[in-house]
Amino acid sequence: MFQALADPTRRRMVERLSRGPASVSELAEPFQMSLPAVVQHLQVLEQSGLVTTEKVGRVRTCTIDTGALSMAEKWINDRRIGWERRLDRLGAFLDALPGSSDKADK
Amino acid sequence: MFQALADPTRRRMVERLSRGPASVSELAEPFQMSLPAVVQHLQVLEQSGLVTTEKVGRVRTCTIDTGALSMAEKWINDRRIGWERRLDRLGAFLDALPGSSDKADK
DNA sequence: TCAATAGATAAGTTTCTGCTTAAGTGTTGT
DNA sequence: ACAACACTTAAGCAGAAACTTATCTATTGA
Repeated sequence: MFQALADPTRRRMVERLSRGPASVSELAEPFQMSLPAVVQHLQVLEQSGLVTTEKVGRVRTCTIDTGALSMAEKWINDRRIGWERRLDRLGAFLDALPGSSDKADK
Repeated sequence: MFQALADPTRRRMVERLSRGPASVSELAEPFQMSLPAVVQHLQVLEQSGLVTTEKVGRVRTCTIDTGALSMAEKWINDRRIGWERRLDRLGAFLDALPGSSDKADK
């Protein structure tokens, strides 16, 4: 999933899709690369769960799956919060120390 | 930055560091790979801004930089919110349609 | 001073990525 | 029916990534 977001091209695709669904060729249009290349990126996004696609007739329509986005967001948030809680505990611990006796911080 | 988080080994390192700073060998300990490999991962994390290191004496201590984490979190959040706002607008639009005349939904 | 420690640097290997071109397959408008 | 369209599939290739081993350089404690 982070793997899928690692590539700049795929990130631009996600940005595009966050503004609304698109067909494969619409997705490909802003890029200079060949269509198969775009489709390969699309497959990565699909396997990662970030994007859902549905083919009707001869056109495949791509849609963002925000659930997958939320997961990545949560992972990052958990690490960040974990760290910040640690800092808080550390601060509290230092405050409780009798060492350098200032009653509060300045 | 997403590039840096793309690798599972590096993600585990970030998890470890979210629970507190560590030296290079402490970081390397849970892994089976060679130390140079770990150092290489560490360099990637450092260049991405996710991790800060400082060497004192002969031991290098590694710390998470939550600022970088926040940036990634924001990027994801922006896409997700963008998409959800779109859905809201769409819903409002459909509600305003005179087409199938039910006054509210249900 | 000297040996163990903690890590840095270099070079080489293998595997994975991101792309390309070339040649299909199923749809659709005329 | 048939040509244009919207992708698919397959094969191949160059460069990047993720390791490895081997060698080197500073600290540090005895």
